[in-house]
Amino acid sequence: MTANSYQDPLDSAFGDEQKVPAREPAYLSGLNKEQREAVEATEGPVLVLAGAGTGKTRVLTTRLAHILATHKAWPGQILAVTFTNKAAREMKERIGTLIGGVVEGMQWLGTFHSIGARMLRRHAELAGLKSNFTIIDADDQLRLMKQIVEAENIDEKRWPSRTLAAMIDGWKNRGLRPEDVPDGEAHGFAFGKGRTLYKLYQARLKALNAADFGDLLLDTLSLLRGHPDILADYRDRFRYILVDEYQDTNVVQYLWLKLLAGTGGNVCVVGDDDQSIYAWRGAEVENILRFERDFPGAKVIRLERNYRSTPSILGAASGLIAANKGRLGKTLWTEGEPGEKIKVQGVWDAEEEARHVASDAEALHREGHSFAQMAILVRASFQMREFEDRFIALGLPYRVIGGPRFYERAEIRDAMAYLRLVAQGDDDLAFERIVNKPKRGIGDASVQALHQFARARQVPLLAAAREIVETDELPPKAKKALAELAANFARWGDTSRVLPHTELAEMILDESGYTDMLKADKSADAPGRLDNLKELVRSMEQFESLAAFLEHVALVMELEQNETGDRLNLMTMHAAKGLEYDTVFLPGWEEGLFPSQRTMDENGLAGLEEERRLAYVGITRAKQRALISFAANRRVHGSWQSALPSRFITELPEEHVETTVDEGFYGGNAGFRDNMSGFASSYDSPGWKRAQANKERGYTRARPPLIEAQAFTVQTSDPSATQYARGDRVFHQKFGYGRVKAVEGNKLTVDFDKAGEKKVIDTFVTRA
DNA sequence: TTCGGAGCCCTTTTT
DNA sequence: GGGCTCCGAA
Repeated sequence: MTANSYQDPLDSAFGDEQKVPAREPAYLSGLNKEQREAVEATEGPVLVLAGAGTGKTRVLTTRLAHILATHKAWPGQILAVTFTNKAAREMKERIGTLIGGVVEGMQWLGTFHSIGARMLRRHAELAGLKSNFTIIDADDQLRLMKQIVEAENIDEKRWPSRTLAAMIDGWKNRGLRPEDVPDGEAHGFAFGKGRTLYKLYQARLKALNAADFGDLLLDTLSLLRGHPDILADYRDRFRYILVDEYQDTNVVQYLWLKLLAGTGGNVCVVGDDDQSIYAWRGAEVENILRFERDFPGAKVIRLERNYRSTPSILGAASGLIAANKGRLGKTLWTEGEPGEKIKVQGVWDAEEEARHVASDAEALHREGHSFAQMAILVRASFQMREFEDRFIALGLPYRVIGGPRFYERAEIRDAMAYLRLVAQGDDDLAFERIVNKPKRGIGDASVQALHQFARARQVPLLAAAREIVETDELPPKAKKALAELAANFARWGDTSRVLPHTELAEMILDESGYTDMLKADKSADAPGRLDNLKELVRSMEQFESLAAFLEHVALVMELEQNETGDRLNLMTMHAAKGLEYDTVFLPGWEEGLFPSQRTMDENGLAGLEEERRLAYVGITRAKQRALISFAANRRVHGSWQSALPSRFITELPEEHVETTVDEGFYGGNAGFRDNMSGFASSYDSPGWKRAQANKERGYTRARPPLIEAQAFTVQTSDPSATQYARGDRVFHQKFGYGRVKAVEGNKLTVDFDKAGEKKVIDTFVTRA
């Protein structure tokens, strides 16, 4: 099919070969020895261990181009899997650039999930679904789970559906169907009901003609396992298999891949064990560690030459990651001048931190650096808020990458639910979502009655609505509203066959009363919501049909952003993987936040090591400079907490780090900081600090931190002894008076009279 | 049925 | 600080 219509763009793209005496295609030039080896080793299993910044993406795309250029396979015969849509998109674009023009027919290039969805749709009936099944997201998944938990009379308080959802996800990630779950685990939820609930959930999904993200992989795996003919067909089709970010594959993905590759397949996986940061999502670093055993005779190629970062940055990152055990071990190297040291800075609180990042960014910008080449990488998305506030206040252009997803906004999900229901009358989850939105007087009681009615007749809710309004089961008001809604959907369904989907969407939003509801809404964000809906309609334009649009949204969840222009980038470290910037800001390096307390509590040492890998990923995004900061105070769950600098800071090799103290600290004079590490002690005396505190007295701001006049330094190694001793009375600006309970370097454990026991840095207290 | 207020629990990271 | 649920009143 594809092969027939495929017009070989490569002949023209690589046609220049004749002019060059050496018969070497242009795309190979500029590759180093190892990279080239990875490109040319097309046959048999290959493992490419690609350290950060070693040209991994280039190797991957060149390899694909090479396979195409040498006519080893048609585009449709290559399976190329990535983790993110972003990576898939980028790969497509880069291959296009390499071979000139757009790549047509690479229909098996995509994320695990999108490829899984494609396979599943082809053979849906074998998995108990119809080919037009709905892909539900985490939100729908949770609501479904809640219904089941409720129906089973389980105490939601004690056994939250979130937990159940997480467990089921985990099982699916490990390739376990309900019957495969080990008894011990299956009984672990709600007094042994784990397996039953999992079964019930799957049954509900099938009844709804729906699949969740996990099913896209697990159902596909079961499909291939249960139907050797189908498997043989795919094996035959995929002449070459390529997997990016192999260290992030989970068990299902691994099994799926092994099945498709067979033992002697041409499978090439690329990854870096040091960048494995998705164990929490079921990823198994083990997969990459045992590749050679899984595919005997595999060729292993290491890419160790870093082309991205300065020696200082690379040195700092390497020093940090060396603290992890159980690595395959690589020695990255780079050439050139050492470059700027990594700057580490302590600030008072998150607001202060944002102020600094913004002013540093502006200063760099004045020196001629573009904002687009700067990124702020945070551990958790809630940290973004302070930065956004600051950037907005300053009018600094920025963009959030990966942030709160467009399609996850309530108004968008509502609109999508209407559209889903038009496309698929049996989408009960969508129906429930919008049945009373906008308010139509169809309350819980009516919906419950409708549910029973539907269940008794074994029909979807929308169909049941049409029938129930012919009876007297509902109060008149609800009956009338429901009748109107059902009539609307019938009409929209008819219209959808003749009207372009964008116009249909506008019509639905109008006639359902949804836009009117928002127009009548006086709250501050209502206008924004209306804009979002307009944006939604606009985004539909690029799709051929409503179905194509719905599929895209379900799998991609992101709105194609074309916010061009010179903007600062703001994202989580997870979202930053694979990206690079001249300047990288790494705020929030505090114990508890990064490394995350929760990860450490839940996964102990393994969790800590994953956090450390994340730190490694963060630092190695930087090409020229990295600025790490930590705040002494941060608001957690609404209350203020003091924090200690992250242990990762002390793990950075001293020779690559420059610790700075902020002048702005002492009097609000923003600007560049002096390197204080040599003479910080002159600012250390309690008397000096008290003097500063007095100077600041009377200065207030909207919320705590009480004062700004605090100075402290951070020891990047071996904190020197503090001037405080056990038993000393001390005063802390936020916690008040207390007595020192323990001393560890410059960190004090203080039993505060009012605030209780806290750990603080000595420079944050004064003698009382 | 809807709305408002009080209390509760939390929140990492993503396809 | 906020989002959610539960509860009582209109």
